[in-house]
Amino acid sequence: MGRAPCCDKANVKKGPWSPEEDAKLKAYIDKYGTGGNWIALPQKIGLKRCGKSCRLRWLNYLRPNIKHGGFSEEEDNIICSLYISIGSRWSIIAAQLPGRTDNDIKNYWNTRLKKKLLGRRKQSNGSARLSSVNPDLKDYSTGVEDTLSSSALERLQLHMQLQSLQNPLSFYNNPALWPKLHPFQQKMIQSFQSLNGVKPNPLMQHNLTTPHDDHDHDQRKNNADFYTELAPNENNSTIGNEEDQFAKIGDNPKMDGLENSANNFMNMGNIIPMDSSSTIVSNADHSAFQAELENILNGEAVNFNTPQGGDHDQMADIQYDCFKEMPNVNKDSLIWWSNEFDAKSASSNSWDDSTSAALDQSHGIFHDYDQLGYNGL
DNA sequence: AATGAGACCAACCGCCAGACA
DNA sequence: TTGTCTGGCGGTTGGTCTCAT
Repeated sequence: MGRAPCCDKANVKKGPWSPEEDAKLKAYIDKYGTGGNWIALPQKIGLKRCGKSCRLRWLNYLRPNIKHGGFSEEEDNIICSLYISIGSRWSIIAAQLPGRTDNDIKNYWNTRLKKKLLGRRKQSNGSARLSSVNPDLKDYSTGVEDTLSSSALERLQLHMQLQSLQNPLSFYNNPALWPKLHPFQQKMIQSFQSLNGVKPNPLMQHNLTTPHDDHDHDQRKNNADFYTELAPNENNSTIGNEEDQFAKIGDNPKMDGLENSANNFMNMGNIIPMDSSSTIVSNADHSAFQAELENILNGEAVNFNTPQGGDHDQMADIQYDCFKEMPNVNKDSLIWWSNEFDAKSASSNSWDDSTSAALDQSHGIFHDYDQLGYNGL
């Protein structure tokens, strides 16, 4: 049994707001405020509108200091960086852009910015698919990913793509500046690249060791629930000391993980090319990768998932391979974890530490960007 | 000038979390 | 503890506009 509707749908007006309705709503809220109850508000002022509709109208158009259109390059940068970091959490992104609404930013991203980033529009005859790039993947080219967040993958791929296209002076081409990634993160990306027929990213050659400085130690402690998340059905007594397990697994294990990966990538780079005409695609592999990226951004997500059954479960094996070194992790728990991560990722709207960290990192990006003397994308 | 495709964007829908009884 | 209600959110829809043919 579904829940009761928030209003009598038969007696509410839908569609565009008239100037009279706007005036009524604005005048009332200016005078009395919302009264903390949007549902009751339309009756009070004699509007035949749903309370949620009134709220939306006020928040998106009528409240003071709302800006529409005319996004600046700086705003573009912030949106891009935050999208890469935290995904489609438009309200959080909007909070960083005074006067902008989540709806505006969402529309702007979907209709313009995404295309601007890629610098070209989807060709009518379709781009090269993953399966054509790498025939081994033809069995995985249907459906939508279940076990890995498409949003996280999209952001990872987007960032990798952007990094690959950027200026040689960037962090990306300076291994000394690269942050350390969790071995899983590196291996996952390696697997993805190899399946795409993409040359190993220089990043993947980077340090595979596990750092153990104080910060990492603290982080392991803060993430103390991660291990049981990895193997939720395991008897804890078989898991052993969490600290030891974390030491084996490595750092930044909490997944958040792909979010962390995206944040790491954020840290690595500092320039987001907004116009592909100013970028150079250095080899065919990148072209293929870019084509696949474009497919993903166009909603034709490559299946990066665990196909149902069969020994041809190549991708799942590769994914599982990433976890082999972790004790008490089996395929079932991996799949469980992936779904859990997705669920958490999807439902988390809070302004949490990871979000703040992402923001800090995005600021770092702009700082680096400025330091390198780039102005304008 | 007509028309069809694509772009844009305001608004709606349904889900979820938190507050509260 | 459970159920209900509301606010808030992201995804999606559909109307309108623009542009190419």
